[in-house]
Amino acid sequence: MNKLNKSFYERDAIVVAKELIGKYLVHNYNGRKLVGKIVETEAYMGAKDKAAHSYNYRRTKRNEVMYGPAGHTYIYLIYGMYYCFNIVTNNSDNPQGVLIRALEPIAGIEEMAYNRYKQPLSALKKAEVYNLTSGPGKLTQALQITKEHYGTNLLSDKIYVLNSNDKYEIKTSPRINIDYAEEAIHYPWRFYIKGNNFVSKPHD
DNA sequence: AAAATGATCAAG
DNA sequence: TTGATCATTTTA
Repeated sequence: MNKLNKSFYERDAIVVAKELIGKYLVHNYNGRKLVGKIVETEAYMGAKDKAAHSYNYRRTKRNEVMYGPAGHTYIYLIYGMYYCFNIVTNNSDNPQGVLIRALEPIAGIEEMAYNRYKQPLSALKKAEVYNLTSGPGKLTQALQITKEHYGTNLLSDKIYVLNSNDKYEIKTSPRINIDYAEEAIHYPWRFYIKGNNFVSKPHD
């Protein structure tokens, strides 16, 4: 399978978020490939979206990368503890992003078990296996994605997304934990694979 | 239900 | 300079 190219990312975050479902996120880490299937995303639509960090063209050191070319990472620390991994979409005039909310572990699972639990995969309970990558803060910990990867080009060999033509039944819901976003609270811009065990919150 | 935990941001 | 916030997770 090939990497998604730049034009894939140069579209509205809603379209990219939906189409990223079922694709494969790869982190080349210490010579190993940590790979997860993207099973849950959220679109942040930029200037007109009160939930977005770039609402009203708000531009700070943190979100600066959203004002650059599409297909780069936007990573930030949340709640002082966890990193959120986003992909910049559209173009400089439309600072949008897609939050990757959950993955299904595909390769490097042994490494993920260590990164999350400091234990071998065989020592994990079933619930702990489902807990490896089933949330935005969990997946960055499992794949060892941190602030040092801020602004990484997804056309590089460090972090990228592989295409897939597999089809899934995609469900839609409001986005998670954006209570501050007023009318945008209810916009149906969260996408996930129906019935997948690694989705952060199956319901809604 | 509530703690953990600290960079970031806008106000002053 | 400071105080509130926060696209979360874990534990209880």
